[in-house]
Amino acid sequence: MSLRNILLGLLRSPRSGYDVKKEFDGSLRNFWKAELSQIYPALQKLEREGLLSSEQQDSDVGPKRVVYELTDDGHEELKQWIAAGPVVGTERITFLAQTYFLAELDDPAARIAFMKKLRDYYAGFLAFLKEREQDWASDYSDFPNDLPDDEFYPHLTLDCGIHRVSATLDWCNKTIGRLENRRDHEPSAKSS
Amino acid sequence: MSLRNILLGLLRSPRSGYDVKKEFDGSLRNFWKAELSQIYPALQKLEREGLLSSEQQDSDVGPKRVVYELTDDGHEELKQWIAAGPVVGTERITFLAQTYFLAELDDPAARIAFMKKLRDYYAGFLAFLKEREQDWASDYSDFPNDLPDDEFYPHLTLDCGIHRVSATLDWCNKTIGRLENRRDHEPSAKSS
DNA sequence: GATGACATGTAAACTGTTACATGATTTG
DNA sequence: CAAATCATGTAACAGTTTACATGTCATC
Repeated sequence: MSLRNILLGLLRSPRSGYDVKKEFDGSLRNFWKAELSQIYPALQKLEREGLLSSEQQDSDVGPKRVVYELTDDGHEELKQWIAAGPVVGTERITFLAQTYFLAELDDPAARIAFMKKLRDYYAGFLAFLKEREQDWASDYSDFPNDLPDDEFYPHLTLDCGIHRVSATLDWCNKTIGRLENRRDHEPSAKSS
Repeated sequence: MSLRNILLGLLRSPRSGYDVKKEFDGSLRNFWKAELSQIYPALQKLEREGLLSSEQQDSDVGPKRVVYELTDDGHEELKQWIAAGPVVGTERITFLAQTYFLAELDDPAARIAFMKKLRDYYAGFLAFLKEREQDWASDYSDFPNDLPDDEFYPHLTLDCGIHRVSATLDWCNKTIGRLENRRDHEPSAKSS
């Protein structure tokens, strides 16, 4: 139900499916991903339902584009989705499911290696998010307070990403320490 | 692909579908959810594939139960899933998608109310996680280091939840402050 | 003329949600 | 005997992934 609403939000200004995909890979990457093969049919369906309208356009740099834009009905549905309040409790964190069963790796070194891979991933992701924020900030004197609405709210999501990813990274480092400690001081604490 | 592996992990010791559901609502609630209508067919499929075996058992407190348990093949698949390294980059955070488009609520008070609802949810969730941790800790003298493997790794996931939820809550509070500031000092910073 | 970015799609398989259907056993 | 909990499932629909298919245009 949410991809649908995200598409409506992005199409407040006219965009093609291909453009939308670039936004998923850029600013939305922090909290949602979608493939072109999911985006194109979803756009068609929203148009059939009257929430989007489309128009063929020539491109300067490539083949013809199908450009969609939000209708009034679409705008109404978008507003209602947000007005209904925050949707929470639907998160799936696969690496935590793996961590839950980490005892399955019976070599302590393998468990530590698992957690270090995770740390490296999140360290890279945090660097990516912080760099985006610095580039953004450089255009303003009282960032983020002087951002216009159409950048202020997207920036909030980047800021949340930085908070959450930092916290996850802290946990990875703390956990690596605990795993090393466990390897060194309690060589066989199995119970199953 | 992950529900499948989580079921294998839980079924290292024998459980019914109903038991499994209770674990999703308890210890796994922090990172995964699943409905009975998804669990039962998934268990049947895993049995057909030879990764689980099942047995009918009488219950002390209700009707007959179908109790599943991991086979050697199932155990192998579980191990490989974890050995392949952490699965990351698949998270979907719906409330951030809504936040991205929060300007759609055109009353500043409604935007603040949205964020306060989110804060209240996360405050409650954090309390729930911390309470679970305290109950857990009370059984040990050097918690969490003296936990046996079958509790140590699950505890790591609870700890990660606490880190991430705390960070999210901090962001909510910071954001509420920013929204109030924006309401008071920049009454019409619209750009679209 | 090969490569890569631009651009749009379909098909099949898989995963997940909501609603429905059934019935046993325990507790008040 | 009513309600709650235990217990297992199916059906219809919605959402997602992976693989396949097609073709344009610009740059090297």
